Amino acid sequence: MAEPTRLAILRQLAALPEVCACDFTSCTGVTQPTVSHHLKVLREAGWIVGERRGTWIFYRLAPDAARMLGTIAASVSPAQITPTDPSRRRLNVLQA
Amino acid sequence: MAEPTRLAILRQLAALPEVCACDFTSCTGVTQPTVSHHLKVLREAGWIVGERRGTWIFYRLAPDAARMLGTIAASVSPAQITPTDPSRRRLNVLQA
DNA sequence: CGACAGCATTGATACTTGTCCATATAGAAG
DNA sequence: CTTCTATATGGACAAGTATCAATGCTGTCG
Repeated sequence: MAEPTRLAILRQLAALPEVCACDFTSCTGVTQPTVSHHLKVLREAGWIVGERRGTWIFYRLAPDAARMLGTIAASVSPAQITPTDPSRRRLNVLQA
Repeated sequence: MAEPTRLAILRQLAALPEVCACDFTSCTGVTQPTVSHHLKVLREAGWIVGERRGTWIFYRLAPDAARMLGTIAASVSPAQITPTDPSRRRLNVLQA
């Protein structure tokens, strides 16, 4: 998802409840096949979901996109120790 | 930062208070020049900070790495409306 | 059925970049 | 100053991929 065009798509979806596929060409500045390609990537990665209504396909953020992002964020954030769990205190002094 | 080798570096730094540059070659599986290259990228992007002590350079997560991540996460997360600010309610119905 | 519009796919191309080897620089120690 | 170790840099190569033009597919509407 860390790619300019895909970020533009995700940010558009973050601002609006749902977006028609044909609208992404204008907000990304790339052609329709390229948009289709990125939508496929994001769809298969589980970031977005598409729903066909007639000729159009409306996309929205996947229900647990925020949770996925949180999981990734946690893996690269300093370990936080829950004060109610003193047994894990040693994790913080893991000095190799 | 979304790149396997760089993620491995960041995760190592998330688990340990500080890591010597020479230790990243083993935990990433790439050669020393490659590690040096990625450290430079992460340093210039503001994710990590390095401190030279003698011959070694010790790296740690930048103080506001977590905040940077939060900012990015927020930009691709569904807009949340603060219940105490009804004037912004219209943002949620921005249907193009 | 035929025409049209939205979306997907294919093939080709060019650009990006992660990786390595070789080498240069910086600091410490003898 | 010389030597050794740690890190940085330069160049080259290959893999990945973002992009587009052309085309195919799938719905909708006369």
